[in-house]
Amino acid sequence: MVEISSDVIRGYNDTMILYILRQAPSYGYEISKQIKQLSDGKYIIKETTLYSAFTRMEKNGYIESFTAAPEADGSGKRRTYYRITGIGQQYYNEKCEEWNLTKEVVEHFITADK
Amino acid sequence: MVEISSDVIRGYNDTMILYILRQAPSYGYEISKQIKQLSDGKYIIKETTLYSAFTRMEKNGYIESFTAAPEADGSGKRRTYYRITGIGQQYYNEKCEEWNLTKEVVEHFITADK
DNA sequence: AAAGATACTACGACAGACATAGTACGACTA
DNA sequence: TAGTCGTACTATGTCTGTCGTAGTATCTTT
Repeated sequence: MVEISSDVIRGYNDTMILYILRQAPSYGYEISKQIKQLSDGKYIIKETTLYSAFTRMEKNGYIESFTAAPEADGSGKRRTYYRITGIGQQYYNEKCEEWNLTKEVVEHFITADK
Repeated sequence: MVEISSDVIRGYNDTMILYILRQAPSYGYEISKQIKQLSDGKYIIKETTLYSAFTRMEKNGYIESFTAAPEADGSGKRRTYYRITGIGQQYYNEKCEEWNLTKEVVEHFITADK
């Protein structure tokens, strides 16, 4: 069974997370479920990868965190939510460009036939 | 200026090298020139990356080395050539499949528009 | 003779992914 | 009400491929 290359993913986990945060602020568990869903179950991000990405990206100014209760009435345990910043948006755009270039290059070395 | 993601390339340098060795045995310097050429000058593999890939892949049984003189008459300094093995061929095929899957997944998170 | 291209080797640093483990709370279930 | 499951994290350390830096040595061209 073929698996996702974690070497390719390396560096694109951030991009995936930002893609989701572009739509709305979210938090760890939900983001991981969305990544799974958007990839048709083909990619499941590891918890440690996810949370270390949060730390890194917040330090880099790509995202901002805030805590909030899950329900509108303020009930339930407060979670850490993240929202994308302007710098994060810009970084996301650059990563998309980078991806397109990288893909183009790599594909010169990939044969379709078996 | 957008640059190739060395995080994506991580793990696909081997694939690129194997792609070239599938055609004919070759050696470091020539392979690096071919990678540059095949990628339209967009990707230049670092020397250390290249040579450490050789070591790793030989250890994994993907390639075999032999030394030979550059000229048919035996003149010139002997170089280390590499040829792809059956296992290496198989590994290459798997990497191609993996690439296609990974690409598919990543592209769900990439937006074409700016 | 000097410079530049070729053909490497050695060593160490770095960073992202990941394994492992543990904490804590809420909801549902027996 | 005790136990289990799902949720929501944090901490710590290991691994691996890439890459920076540096050095050696031969060959070719000017």
